[in-house]
Amino acid sequence: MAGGYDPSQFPAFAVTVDVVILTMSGGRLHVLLVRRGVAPFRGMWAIPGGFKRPAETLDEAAKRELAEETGVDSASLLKQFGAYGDPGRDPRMNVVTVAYLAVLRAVGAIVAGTDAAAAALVPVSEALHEKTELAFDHSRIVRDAVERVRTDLDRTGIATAFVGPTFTVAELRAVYEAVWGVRLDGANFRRRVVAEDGWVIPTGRRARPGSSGGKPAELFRAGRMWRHGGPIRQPQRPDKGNGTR
Amino acid sequence: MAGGYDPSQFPAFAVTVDVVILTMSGGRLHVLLVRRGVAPFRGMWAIPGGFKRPAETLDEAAKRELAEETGVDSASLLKQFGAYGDPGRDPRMNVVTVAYLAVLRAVGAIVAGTDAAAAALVPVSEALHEKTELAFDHSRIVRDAVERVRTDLDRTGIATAFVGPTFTVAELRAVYEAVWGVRLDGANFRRRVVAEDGWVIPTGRRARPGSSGGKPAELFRAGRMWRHGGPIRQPQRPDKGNGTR
DNA sequence: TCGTTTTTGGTCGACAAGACCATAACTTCC
DNA sequence: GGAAGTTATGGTCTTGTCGACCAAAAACGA
Repeated sequence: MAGGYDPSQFPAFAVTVDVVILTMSGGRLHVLLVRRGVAPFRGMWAIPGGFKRPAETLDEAAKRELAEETGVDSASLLKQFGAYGDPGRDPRMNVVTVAYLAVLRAVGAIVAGTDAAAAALVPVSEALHEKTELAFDHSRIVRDAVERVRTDLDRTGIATAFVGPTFTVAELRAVYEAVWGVRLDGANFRRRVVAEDGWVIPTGRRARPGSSGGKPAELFRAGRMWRHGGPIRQPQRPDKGNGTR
Repeated sequence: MAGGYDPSQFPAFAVTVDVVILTMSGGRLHVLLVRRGVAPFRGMWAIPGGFKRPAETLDEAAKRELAEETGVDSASLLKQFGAYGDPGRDPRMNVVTVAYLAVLRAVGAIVAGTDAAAAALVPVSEALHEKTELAFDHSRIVRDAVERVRTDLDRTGIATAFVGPTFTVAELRAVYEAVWGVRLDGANFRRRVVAEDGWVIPTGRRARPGSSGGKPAELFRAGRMWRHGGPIRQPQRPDKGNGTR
């Protein structure tokens, strides 16, 4: 950017914004995919996105795309996590895309957007499976998004974005267990979250037990502490070389 | 990206790559700035960067710019950390820039690049000071880069990029102290790093003491453990929002 | 009523982290 | 050449965290 330049002298790019929408369903992490209705990659699954407009910021473009595709209007849970510009990633022209991550509580009714032929929530394990091929380099983008959520879980309050405005401790624990792929002790988890004030605030109400019975769980709402990080740390950092005790 | 499109139908952007080059000097964190030789923002300090070419990836563009500006050819320590595309960030045209972070051991001879009038290592505390104004939105970009280094320090092995191929424990500790703005106990730090095998490997040699004397420190080289994270965890921040003083 | 399931609370031991002290090895200064 | 100063390095102790495991409580279905 230090050199003098003339707009017509430098290569033109199209800039798009793609959004990876993650949500929890049935104790598993899901990603929202749309089936492309037009070429290129027509008929293939892809993540929603669209072109950035000159008059809007990247964040605004992501927010607009999220609203257009899902009807959700919550900018707070949108986070930029990467830019992708490999040559040939779009067969028609030079396209650089900026990828955003959105974590939603519950995508009730998935409606296919104007451009998409269909939309569906797919478990990330399937979306990232070998045999599932996504349009463009979207497999890589989704993979990066999931990795980002994993690390953000203990650095930010992103966990509360997966659950509703009120939730049980077990619901919150399920988020950690699904994203990290671990099993956490229910008693220790509850102690950590409830012990210190500010993480969860009791509402006084209780949730209805599931079909299998059990004691109704207490309902909480998120406290202000989540702004400064999460209460749970990711267990067991990779201990290779575990030679001596 | 789901809609059909025609290249001529969508707004064209210029895509640039900017590199925040950080290094340690005199126990303080420094950033490499260049003085712009052309409009816009002529005469102001900025971070080095340039236009992405259609035939190269973003990473390759960053690597090329780094080499052009500093003569350093080490792609491993380049990391993308954000994209910036606010309207009007470049007064002449629509420009989206992808920002990279480079951590160098010691920028020996800073040579002004072809496009830059001058280049200098500036302490980040000065570069981010109120009265220092950088070109474009580079103040924000540098701020984000420093924040990224802070969090990466305990998550990746980026600390070893600040020091040379061989280093003393005190040098390594100085990196953590400068970036986090804290003081760490020398004995505890050493124990943590040396105790478990894989972090540092003794070379058998010893460093020359500084001008103020003292026992010569043992020289180490980085072990393989750094690939999986850092040995030191960021201490609980007692006061939040502490700038880069 | 009992049995099951889930939540919720308690205890205990292992271990990490930091404060602090002590000693060793080398410098410069007088 | 010795004294004083500076830095590296090792030791110990205390504190708090974290997880494993146990146990009780509260609902529901039969």
